[in-house]
Amino acid sequence: MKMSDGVEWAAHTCILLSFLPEGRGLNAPTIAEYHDLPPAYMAKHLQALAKDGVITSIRGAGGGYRLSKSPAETTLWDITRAIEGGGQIFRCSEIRQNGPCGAPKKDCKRPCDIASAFLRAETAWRDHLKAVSLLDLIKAYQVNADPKRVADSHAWLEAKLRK
Amino acid sequence: MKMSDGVEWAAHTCILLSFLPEGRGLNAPTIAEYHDLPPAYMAKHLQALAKDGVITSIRGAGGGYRLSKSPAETTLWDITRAIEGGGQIFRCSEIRQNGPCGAPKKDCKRPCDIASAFLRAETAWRDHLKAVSLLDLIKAYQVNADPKRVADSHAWLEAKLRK
DNA sequence: GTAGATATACTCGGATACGAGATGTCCGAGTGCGAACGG
DNA sequence: CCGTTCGCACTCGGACATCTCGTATCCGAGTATATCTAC
Repeated sequence: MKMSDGVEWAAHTCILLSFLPEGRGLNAPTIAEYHDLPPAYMAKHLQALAKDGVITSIRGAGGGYRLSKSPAETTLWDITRAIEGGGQIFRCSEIRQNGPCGAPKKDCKRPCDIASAFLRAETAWRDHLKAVSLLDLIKAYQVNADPKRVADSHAWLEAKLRK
Repeated sequence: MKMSDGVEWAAHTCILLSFLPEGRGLNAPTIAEYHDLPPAYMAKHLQALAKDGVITSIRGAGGGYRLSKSPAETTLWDITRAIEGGGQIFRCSEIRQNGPCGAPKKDCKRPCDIASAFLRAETAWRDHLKAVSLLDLIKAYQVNADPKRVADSHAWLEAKLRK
C-alpha cells in the first residue's frame, strides 16, 4: 500500500506553477528539470493533472502548463485524486457472502461493519487533504523556505521564460 | 494505491476466531474454507498476523490459530499493520533537495509542508482505525447479521472442532 | 511597409515496454497424539 | 491393566513461481510563431 511518487511531484509542481506570471505556461521538460526528475514520466503525471482539471495545457510553441484555478480553490485532495484516482484504498470484496455460512446477497445491501470502519477512516483522511489548499502550501513555503532559495527559484524561472 | 485484500480476510478471521472456546485453535485450511479463500494464501496472512502478535499459533496435531489478546485489546489498526506493515502511505522523497534550486540537506531537518500535510492526514486515518476494537466489530456483527446465520456459523465451527 | 499564406519548430497526448511488489503455491521443519509394547 | 516409548500424522513456517499495477519511455497529433512572398 504505497502512494505513487507522482503525487509528491505534482504537489511541488503546482507550487512552482503558482509563481508563473498571468497567462504564461511552463513546459514539461522545464518542470522536470527544476526538480531533476525523468521528463517523460513527469509529462505523464502532468497529463493526469490536466485531465482532472487541476492544471490547463497550452499546446504549440511557447505553450506549457498553468494552474487552471486560483490556488485557494485547489486542494491537496484534488492533486492526489488526479494522480491516484478517486477509488477507495480499502475495497470490500464481500467475503461475508462466501463459504458454507455465507450471507445471501439480499442481506448485504449495507456495507459490512469492517468496510464501514475503513470507510470512515478513509473519509477522515480525505477530509484532511481537502482542508489543505494549494494557497496554504504556498504560504507555508514562503515562510519556511530559505529566502535566498526562493529568490533563486524566481530568478531561474524568469530566465527560462525569457528564452 | 490499493490495500491488500488480506486485510479484509484477516479482520473477518479475527471475528471467527473470537467464537472459539478458550484454549482451542483453528487451523488455516478450515479458516480458508469458512470464507472460501485460497488456503495457501490465507495461511500466509495468518503467519503475518502471528508474527505481529495479533494471533498465536499452536503447532502439531490439533493445533491451529487463536487470538492472543482479548478482543477489546486488539484494534483494526493492529490487524492492518500486521498485513500491510507499519510504513507510511505517502513517502517523501525530498525532491526539494533536487535540481538547480535544490535546498541543501542541512536545511531539510524538518519534513516539508507537503509531507507534513500528508502525515497529518495519515495520522487521522490511523487514529480512526485504532479507535475500532475487535470487540466493537464482534458486537456489531452480533447486532447486524441475521441470527440464523450466526447460529449456523457456530454450529459449523463446533462440528469442525469435534472432528 | 504591410497583410496573408505557408512552412516549421515546438508543444501536448496517448500507445507502448519494463520492473517491482502483491498475489498465489509448494515443500520442509517442528510438535502433539495415539498406537504398540513391555512390565 | 497401566506406564513408557516410539512412530506418525498433522500443523505451521519460510522459500519459490506468477501476475497485476506502477514506473518509464517514445513517437505521432495539433498549434502558435516566424518567415517569406506578394501587393
